[in-house]
Amino acid sequence: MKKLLFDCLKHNLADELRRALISHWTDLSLTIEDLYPLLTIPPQQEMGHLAFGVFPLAKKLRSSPPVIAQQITALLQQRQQQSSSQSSFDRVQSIGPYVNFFFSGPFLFKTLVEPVLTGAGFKQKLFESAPQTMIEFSQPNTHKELHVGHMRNACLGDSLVRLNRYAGVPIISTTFPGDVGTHVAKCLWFLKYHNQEPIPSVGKGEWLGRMYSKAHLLLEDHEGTPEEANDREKLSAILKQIESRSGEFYALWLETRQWSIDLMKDIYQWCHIKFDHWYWESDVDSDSVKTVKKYFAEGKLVESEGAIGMDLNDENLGFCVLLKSDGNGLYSTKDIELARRKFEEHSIERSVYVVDMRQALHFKQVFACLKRLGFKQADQCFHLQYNFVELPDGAMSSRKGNIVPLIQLIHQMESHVKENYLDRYRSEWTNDEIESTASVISQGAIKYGMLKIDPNKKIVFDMAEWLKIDGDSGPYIQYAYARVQSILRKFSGTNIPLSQGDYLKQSLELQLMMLLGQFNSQMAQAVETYRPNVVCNYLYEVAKLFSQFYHECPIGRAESEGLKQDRLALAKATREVLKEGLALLGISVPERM
RNA sequence: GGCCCCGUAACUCAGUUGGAUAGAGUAACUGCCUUCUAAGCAGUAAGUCGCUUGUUCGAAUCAAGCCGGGGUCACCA
Repeated sequence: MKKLLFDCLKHNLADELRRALISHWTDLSLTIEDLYPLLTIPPQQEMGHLAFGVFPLAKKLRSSPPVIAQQITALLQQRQQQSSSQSSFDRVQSIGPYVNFFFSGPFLFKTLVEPVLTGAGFKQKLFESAPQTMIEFSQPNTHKELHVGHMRNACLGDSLVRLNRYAGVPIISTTFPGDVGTHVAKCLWFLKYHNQEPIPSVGKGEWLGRMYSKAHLLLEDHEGTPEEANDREKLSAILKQIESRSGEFYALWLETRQWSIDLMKDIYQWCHIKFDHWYWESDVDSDSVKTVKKYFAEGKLVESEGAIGMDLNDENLGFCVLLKSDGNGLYSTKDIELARRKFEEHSIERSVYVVDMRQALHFKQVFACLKRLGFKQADQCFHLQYNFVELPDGAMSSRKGNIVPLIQLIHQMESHVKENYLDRYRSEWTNDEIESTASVISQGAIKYGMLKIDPNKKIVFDMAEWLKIDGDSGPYIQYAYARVQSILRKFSGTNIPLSQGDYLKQSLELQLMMLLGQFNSQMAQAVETYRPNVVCNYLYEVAKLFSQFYHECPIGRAESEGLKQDRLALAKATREVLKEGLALLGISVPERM
């Protein structure tokens, strides 16, 4: 997907620069596309609002960068004085190899803040072409525990869906829960033959997950004992019943599967995650074997050591088994069939999978198979591999008994928020507002925590650390939003005269405008690199700068009514950016906190 | 052993199409609530960007090779 040159400030300046340059160096061929990426933001605002690094140009002109920078600066100053047409910048100066531009408050306001206030800036197309895309994320197993690790996947996927949609990419979101397989059989086996506990009336899904963990441990304990053969026989009988859709275990499967699904749906509802389409492993399972058999019959697959699959050794991907020697399929088998359905039933051109990094080879193999099977969409398949969520004492495991259930994190976060921050409002707020605010802030803390780390990096989950919601956190950004709301409630009672930014002159004010103007380019970068943490960093910067502005640029006590209105408008624009940006992370905002 | 990911302040991380003096947050210390919400702001202190070589005007960023940590390598998912 090719990015558009949507940054209006840069685009206009690049054009102005181009015209100036070719008027002086007449044999120079330059396009806006050449110059646009050379416009960057200086490390310090005192240097300028935008900088043009002249290195490539100096090379073309066979001169030293500082000399060229000086020449260009002089040229621009000259044109600024002579030309009847107004230049966009206020002032230009060269520092070393850079030509630095300063803009006026009203100009920045008009170009960067107004589009935010009217909402037009949020409706821009960010990419030239946008293929029909499916994003698959959240593939939890039924009958197992839903833990904090699943949250990372869900947050990443949901945010990518939102970001792509924002950028104008048509998206179908989908999930693929694993509702069949040996883990299910293990769980049902334990339930039937070993469980002593009564089935709880609420929280069945969580309870079922714990049963699975117990099953797993008991089976491990049986390994190498006479029980082992017996267990295996029973497990296989259970699997057979589920597969043939008959018998007591099929009935038990149906019942228990629903408990897990109810839990999943509760969690998705809590975090406002919706899927356009649900694929079930149980639905794809049997067809996947048929499909692969058909491919084999067509001569597209080969046999090796009794198994059927595709030889990918020439791509250094080994042999991808699609049918075991016993005739059963595997994970890859299902993914081939699933991909076929996505392509054919939803006209998918680009397919994204949010799955942890352990599956890297698996997806390379699947994509290679799809390509060789003739699916041209295979080139547009992408596996977003993210790293694990671990605990301070290492990976989560049933053996260690250190799994942090998602529900527990949610409950602890909500109680923590209420006890430490919201209880003080009990006398002023309704109970409903306390509860909903606690939920919104907890979501902010949890989702931001999951998203702010680069997907490639491990997250070490430490409950005590996560409950500290100050500094670089979701609630910090939500707090900035709530403060704007508070200001607006207080000061925007009367009808606001149309602000034009005439009074905005302070460094912080100009800096804030520049930062707000970067919204779309930041979002585009996040989409392009599949990294919602770009959004987190950006929003944190905005919130931080706003907090400084809040302390140093008073609104209620502004020196003039004009300044007050301009600052109100700036605060309002900040609010819009924070709200829109948080929404793209799947985080909502509280009216007060 | 092959392939993939990671290595930046005491800790957790930004910094990614090579650009100006490497930035935040935590923790520590010091200030700021009769003034728009202190879940905040200001300040102090903290660095061999894992190591080495290379590419170039310029490298935390790119390339190669090492070191350290994690993952993965056909009938598990």
